[in-house]
Amino acid sequence: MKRPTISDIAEHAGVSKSAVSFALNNRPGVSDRTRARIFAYADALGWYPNSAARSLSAARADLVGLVLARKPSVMAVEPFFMELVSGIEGQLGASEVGLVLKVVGEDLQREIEIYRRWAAQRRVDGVFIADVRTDDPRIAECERLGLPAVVLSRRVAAEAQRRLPFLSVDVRTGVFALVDHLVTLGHRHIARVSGPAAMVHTGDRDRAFVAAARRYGLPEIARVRSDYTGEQGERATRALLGAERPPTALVFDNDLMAVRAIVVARQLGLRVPDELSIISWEDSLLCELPQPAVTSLHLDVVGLGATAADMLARHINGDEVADHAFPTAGLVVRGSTGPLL
Amino acid sequence: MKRPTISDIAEHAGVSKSAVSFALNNRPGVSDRTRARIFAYADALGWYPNSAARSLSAARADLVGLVLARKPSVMAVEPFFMELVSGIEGQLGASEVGLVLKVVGEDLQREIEIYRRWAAQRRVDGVFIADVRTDDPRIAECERLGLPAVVLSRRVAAEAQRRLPFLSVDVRTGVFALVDHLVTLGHRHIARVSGPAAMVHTGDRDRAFVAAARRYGLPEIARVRSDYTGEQGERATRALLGAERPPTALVFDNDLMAVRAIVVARQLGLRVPDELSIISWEDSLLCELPQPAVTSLHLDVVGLGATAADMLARHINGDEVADHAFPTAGLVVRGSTGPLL
DNA sequence: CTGTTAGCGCATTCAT
DNA sequence: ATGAATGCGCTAACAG
Repeated sequence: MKRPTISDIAEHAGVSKSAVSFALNNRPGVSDRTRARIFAYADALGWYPNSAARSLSAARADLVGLVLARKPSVMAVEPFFMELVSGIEGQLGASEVGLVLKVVGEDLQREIEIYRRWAAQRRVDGVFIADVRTDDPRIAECERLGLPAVVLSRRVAAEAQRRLPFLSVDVRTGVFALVDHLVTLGHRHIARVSGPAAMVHTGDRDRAFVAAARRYGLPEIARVRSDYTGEQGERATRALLGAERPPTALVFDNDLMAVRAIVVARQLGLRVPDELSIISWEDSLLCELPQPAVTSLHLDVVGLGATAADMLARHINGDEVADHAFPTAGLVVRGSTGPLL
Repeated sequence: MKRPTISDIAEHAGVSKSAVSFALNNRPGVSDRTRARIFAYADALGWYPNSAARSLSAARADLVGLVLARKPSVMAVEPFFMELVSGIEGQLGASEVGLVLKVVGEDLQREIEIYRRWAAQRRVDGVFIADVRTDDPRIAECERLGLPAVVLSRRVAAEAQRRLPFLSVDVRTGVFALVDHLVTLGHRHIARVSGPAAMVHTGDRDRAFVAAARRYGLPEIARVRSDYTGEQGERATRALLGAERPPTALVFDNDLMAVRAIVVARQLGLRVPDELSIISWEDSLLCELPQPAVTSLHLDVVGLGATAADMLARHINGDEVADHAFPTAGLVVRGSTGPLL
């Protein structure tokens, strides 16, 4: 019951090892009859290439890495990561490439240590860089290490010369659709609970909202920073709703905070959506949880992950990979937004 | 800037490759002075063992695998998996072992295919088997393949002879604490929305509730099966609350369904907890989301994952690993349970 | 078209 | 205490 090797197949088929290797790798130099016989024996013996041997020889690990840098309990209720992982996995599925996951605290330095080790060990062929900050040290480090990476972010000016491909999300279209929806419903005082200022995409969203407000002739959109957690989301919501002239619509940068806000509004005696409209960003199943369900900009995170995996595969393969902007798929209107009464 | 190998270190230090290997692996046969010099050079060059080469030589992949068999969108909002992954990762962290993740639909056969391939390729040293069914084919298959595995379930009689270690969760203590809490509050008509009947732990919980009901002299605990999703949880909740003589307390097998039930109760005009108490099982951060927050049996899933990883590591190492029962950590009382008014 | 041979980087046995 | 030689299983250059 031991694992068969190429030598075993060669012996059974009465040919050389290299003939077997060539046949199995579908390259010329083997007659069709021999090739068929070899495949038959490989099948019969249940042969698969030993991944370590193949990796050593080919100088490929057939593994890509993803480091998740958030607190476990927080990550567990943040749908983004699992959807991303699913998307990556789905795209990888066809190929023989696997996904290695690493969970660390929110410490970029520790994350960089992992990249160094992975690169030195040749443990992975490439990585995904998520939660990108402005001036993020991980990008330069991966390039320095020669570790292929896809950066899940817009390419900012400072990174213009990097050879790594960037995968961004087009926020502008989504934000305009969102603001249009609210304006159509009669809202003019919109406020927003955003993610951390350090994130590149937070800045992108900031700018998009400023542009949209100007375009629709709205007053400035008040904004409180948060860290995507339910607690901070609640704190921020209370701060905004406790203002002198509270907004009539609240926009959240992720579902978790928006769902929590539904509860906070009720605690404050505000009827949603009659007195307060709430809009979220990702549109995971979390949005369907509360009553009313949360209107949300739909972001196809699974698709985003798939795209990222495809880009990384091509980048690893040595292809020239262009930056890509992933679209926001539009607004899913549910019960949390409505006309002002 | 190429990756240094043992040969490079040997050259720099002016010794043989095997001397370097011996020194780096902390085994006798090298003088302390030479050893120190070798370490210095290895450090200076930023050397790490090439993982493919090491794997090939040692016949270890230094990788363990976890197959997640649920729909991506559902998995994304189910905190259990991320917590489990975090726990496994945390335990692995110290060692050089990585975690490979695979996402497939809810198809055990496809999952088994993956185990076959992993085993044949020697891609992983072992796997975790989660969501265990009664008479689960994956267990026998892993044993047949000689693929070390930890089974995240109680060892049922039919599996008595398996050599794989089982890691179960002690449900009895938790269920008794839960029922005690409800009885103390004056509840006598309890109902439960459970997970799928096919899962081993669902049956375990069933029996524990029957025992607890008997112990406390309660009428039979009505029960509706579900699949852990919000929709099915809602359906089940409505079915139970629409009964002739509806229960005054509802128990859910996971947080997602319990959180959804808070909403459903409100839609039905039932005040929680004055008219209906709600209790959940896992106690992830989801429980803090609704208002009132959900009382829940706390299950330390991160700790469960860590224990599983430790057991798997020892099992892979060839140690005799005893089955282990992980405790339920007790009841976290929040606003969703209270005395009947 | 087929077979021989030499690495890939490390661990390890055996000789020195 | 140290060095030379071999094997892990596969790929690929090379020769036949």
